[in-house]
Amino acid sequence: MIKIKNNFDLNSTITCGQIFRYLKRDDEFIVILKDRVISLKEDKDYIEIRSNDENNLEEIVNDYFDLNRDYEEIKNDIVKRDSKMKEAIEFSKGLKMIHQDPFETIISYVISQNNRVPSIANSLNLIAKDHGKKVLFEGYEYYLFPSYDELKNLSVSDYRNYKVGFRDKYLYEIVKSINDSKLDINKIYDMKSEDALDYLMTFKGVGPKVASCILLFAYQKFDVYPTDTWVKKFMKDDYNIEGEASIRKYTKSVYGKYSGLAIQYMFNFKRNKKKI
DNA sequence: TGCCAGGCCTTCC
DNA sequence: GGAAGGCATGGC
Repeated sequence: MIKIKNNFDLNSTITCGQIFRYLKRDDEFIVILKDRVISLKEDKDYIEIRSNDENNLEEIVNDYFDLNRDYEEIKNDIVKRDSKMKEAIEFSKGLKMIHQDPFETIISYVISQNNRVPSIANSLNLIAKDHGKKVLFEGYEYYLFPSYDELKNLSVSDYRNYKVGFRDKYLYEIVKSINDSKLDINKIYDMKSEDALDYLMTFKGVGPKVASCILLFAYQKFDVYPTDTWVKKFMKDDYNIEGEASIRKYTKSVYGKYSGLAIQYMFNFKRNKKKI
């Protein structure tokens, strides 16, 4: 067990729609990372973290929850560029950008298109249960998300059985492309965002929104613009800006290198404000 | 029942 | 290069 300082908002970071494979059990969150399962529990001043594998746990947690980054600088920068963002950023105080595994992120966000969060999570869990490694942790069974190698023998109809609907052929092709080295997911780390977007979008089932989410959540490229239905609503209601092109132009010129984060704050604010 | 979901593809013009 | 329609599935 390790303790880290309670300097981020555990609940909103985990539940704001960045990740799909987590669960809440009593007062603890269970999150399934690439190679282990971790439990996080909030205390007064600390977050207690346990795992089935505690090797390098602190380092892994710092990386996953992006705890070494200076978010104050980012938030100040965004507010300086657009004072209207103040309320959204205040609301999202303590929100971190989770640093996810690229392969799982690609699969997750291809499934996410025109879909709902519970359904996305269901499909990912079905895939993991059949093909991922089983982990026993404190009396419960969990399944890690499989690697692309572990999915290489799946057919299109196998994916259909995991309730992904019309996205079955996209997943099949993408997994095949990675296994055939046509899609090099490691190369993307070193690419500029614009080039990485073009590269990802050459694969069917990956459009601007999905590609942006992949770059934002797996590759920590924060200068992307995942304009979805919520952001469109936000821009229309508060800025009177409509249309994908106009929104992109606005976010690019105003928010600059942190536009992806600005959008994430907008999204969190717009989507969750009504729940309070 | 009918509508829609953190879109994207295809088929038109 | 842009608009319109279709798309599996499940929840309300």
